[in-house]
Parts: sequence; structure tokens; C-alpha cells
Amino acid sequence: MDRIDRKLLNLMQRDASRTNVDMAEEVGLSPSSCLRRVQRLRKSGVIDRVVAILDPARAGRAIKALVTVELKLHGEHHMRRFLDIARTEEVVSHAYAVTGETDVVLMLGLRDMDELDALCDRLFRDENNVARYFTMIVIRTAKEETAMRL
Amino acid sequence: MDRIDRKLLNLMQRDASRTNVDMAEEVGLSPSSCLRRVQRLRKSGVIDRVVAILDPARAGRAIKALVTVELKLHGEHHMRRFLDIARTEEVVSHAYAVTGETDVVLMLGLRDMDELDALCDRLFRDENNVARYFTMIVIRTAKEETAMRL
DNA sequence: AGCTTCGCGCAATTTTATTGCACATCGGTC
DNA sequence: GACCGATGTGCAATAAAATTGCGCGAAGCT
Repeated sequence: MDRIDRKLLNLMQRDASRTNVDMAEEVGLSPSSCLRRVQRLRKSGVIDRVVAILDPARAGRAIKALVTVELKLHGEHHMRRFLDIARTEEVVSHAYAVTGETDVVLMLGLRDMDELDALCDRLFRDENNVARYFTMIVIRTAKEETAMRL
Repeated sequence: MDRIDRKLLNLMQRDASRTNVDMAEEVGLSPSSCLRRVQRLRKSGVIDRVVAILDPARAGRAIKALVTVELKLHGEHHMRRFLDIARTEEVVSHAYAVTGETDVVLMLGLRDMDELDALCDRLFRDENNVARYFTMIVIRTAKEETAMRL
């Protein structure tokens, strides 16, 4: 993991659709050497996957919401059970168990408010061990970054 | 945007490193037709970008944290100012203005706790209009999905 | 120095992407 | 019902990229 590897990772985190030839030139390597590095970064697991990011608005998931959830029972077993239920929900994009005043934080990608309503009905009920929850609708997205600088 | 387009988007949201030939076969089109569809989806903006997702642990950003921030002054101008400051921070991966008991939610990707400490020093101070903030360290990531089903 | 390992570039080969083209389908029009 | 334009498709040719074998040189070790 030297300077060139980091350079490659930074490039690919921004735009992984560029050709290997193109990136090779940018980092100052021959295409074959560059390719072997990228393959190595893949196999090593540093590059987890390469994906297309859609525009939420154009893909019909215009509304984002964050929800903090407090559970009634806090044992590891109860936590896992709730997370397992939450993760299966299609509209739940992120689900975290966290420290602090709350137990779980979810991020949602929603088509409309009815979807939010329906989700709350399914997810935030007594049988699911939910004491209470706070919903925060995203008004503005100031930053949303999958990349991390290396 | 027909059934085949949706199929392609679903494929590419999972794995955008597959060859066009490969995907063409899966959706039942010739490579040329398939390619033209993908190009169209790109130009239309439905596909915003194609990126490499790194493994946070292997890339040295093992710690995630969520922070809710309450501002002192709530005008649009003040909100924008804080978000502009927050978004420039390298460790801030997501920054949202939200409704609810709090004004802003940030997601952080951190190397260690010192980075968190340093960020708090820079960001959550009186000059930046911050009344108070609550930090939630992510204990477990149950789900983290860039894809949305179509 | 001798040896091993590793990453590099070159060049040949295979695979893919890209483009021009003719054809089929669909809707709307006259 | 014939006509026409717009759209999407497959095929085939071409250009470009990915992939692989190979020999070389630098770095580390004995």
C-alpha cells in the first residue's frame, strides 16, 4: 500500500468507470502494472466493491429521513432482534447500533410520506421492543460522500 | 425507463465492474443495445456516478460516529454557514439539515478517537453557532446500502 | 557477491467497447 | 389502411481495452 495505491484508490472512489489505460497514465504506470495493482487491491479486500450510485430524485427515492430508536429492553439479544427486523426493510438504507441517549439510528430512503407511515407501523411497535423513536426528515443534503481520503 | 432499465440499474447498483457483454446476456439483450441503454441512463443522470467502495477497516477509517447538532440561531443563513463549515471537514461523510429536535446530523468516518476530539474542537464551538451536540458512536453496522430497489 | 522476491514495462493475444447500418415496432396522422 | 417519424434492436466491422507471459532490474537478505 504505497503512494500509487493510494492514488489509485482515490481515483476509483471518485470515478471507477474510467479505463485502466486512463488511470495508468494518470498515476504514471504502464497499463499492465496498473491493472495488476487494482486487481491486488480488489483481492486484498481494500476495494470492497464497485457500484453505480443513482440519483435518488430521479430514481424515485427523493425523501430521506433519519430515525433514532430507543428500545425497551437493552440486552444484546434484543438489540440483534430489532436490527434484524430493521435491516430487512427495503427503505432502510443504513442501520446502526450506537452509544448515547439512543440505541439505534436508521437512515431511510423514501418514495413518499406514506412509505414512512407504513414503515413506522411495521417497525416501531411494542412487539418489536421499541420504547420510542424520533424521526428527522432531511431538509437539505449538504454532503453525501462514499469516498474517504487516503 | 422500462423493466430492462430497472434490471440494469439493479445489477449495476450491486456490481458495476461487470462487463457490458456479461450484463447484456443477463438482461437478454445484445451487447450493443445494452451498452446504449447504460449510456442513456448515464446521460439522463439516473446513474449519478460509478465508484469504488472501500472497506473502512482496511482503509483506516474503522470508527463511525453520528452527531446531532443544535444551532443557537436558526435562520437559513446561519444554517448554511454551519453546513458549509461542516462539509469541508474531511472526516464528515454525510451532513444533513433536518427537521425535529435537532438541526443538523453529521456522519463521521474516523481513524481514531483523537480525530473525533480534534473535529469537535474545530466544529462545535460558539463561533460556529453551535448550542449543543450529541455524539453517538457506532457500535455495530447492521446495514449500509448504497443501492435502492427499483 | 549470490540469491530471492517483487514490481515493472513490453508485446502478443483475447476480450470488450463502440459505431454504422438496416430492420422491426409503435403511435399518431392524413 | 398507407405513411411517417421516432425509437430500440441485432449484426458486423473496427477501435480500444483488458489480460497474460516473459525478461529485466531494484531492493532486501544471507
